[in-house]
Formats: sequence, structure tokens, C-alpha cells
Amino acid sequence: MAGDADRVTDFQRRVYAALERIPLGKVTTYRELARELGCGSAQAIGQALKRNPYAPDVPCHRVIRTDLSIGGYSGQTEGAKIEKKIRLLGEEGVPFDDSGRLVDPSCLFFYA
DNA sequence: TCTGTGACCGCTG
DNA sequence: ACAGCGGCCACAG
Repeated sequence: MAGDADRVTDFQRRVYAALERIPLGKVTTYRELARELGCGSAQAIGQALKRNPYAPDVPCHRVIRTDLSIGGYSGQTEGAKIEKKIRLLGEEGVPFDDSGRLVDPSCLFFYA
């Protein structure tokens, strides 16, 4: 069937491919992700993630803001979705504090 | 700390 | 092909 996959653009696929390169227990930032993709706009990355038709298969929760704050999830910047994101990361060994900030910066992953 | 503005890029119409 | 819109951001005030 011509499903959601057909709506996925090459750019989106690149984003998702990059996400899968993030090791378990690690996270990356929108900026770094954009840099890896040769994209000058971190917002464009977020746009692609929001439209992610493969969620939650694609680990879009392993992406946080450059200032190490939790960022958004599933189109939301706050609320239950975010709580879920924090919980998921916690399960993966990437703890966040009450302020929604990354506790251990060493969990950050950077592309070679 | 928080709000507002900026700049960039991709997407849809 | 063109133009307008929106975004899980970034940065300055």
C-alpha cells in the first residue's frame, strides 16, 4: 500500500538514519544533528522529527536542545509527552533532573 | 529566568 | 516553478 513511507522525503530519511546512529544510552542535540546532515537549521530537524511517521520506532527521543534542556517530543514542548520522553531516556540510562535538564553531559553523542 | 525576535530551511499549496 | 507558512531551535535583551 502507498502508505506513510511514501510521504517521507529524502531529508527525513537522512534524519532518521542519523538517529539510528545514536548509541543506546546516548543523546545528541538538534544542532549537532543538523551539522551532521549539512543542514544549517536545527529547526528543520525538529520539523522532520515532528512529522516522523515511524515513531516510536525511530528514536526521536534521543535528541535534545543545545542548552541540554529536554526539548520537545511528539510535537509538544511540555506535558505528558515530555514526561514520557524523560522516562524513556531515563530507562536508557540518560537521566534528567526536575528542570528537564540533562544531568550527565557525558551522555551526549557527537558524530565523527 | 523568561519573553521576544531572528534566521534558516524544508514542506505544502 | 513560485510563494507563503510553520517548526521538538538559537540567541540576545
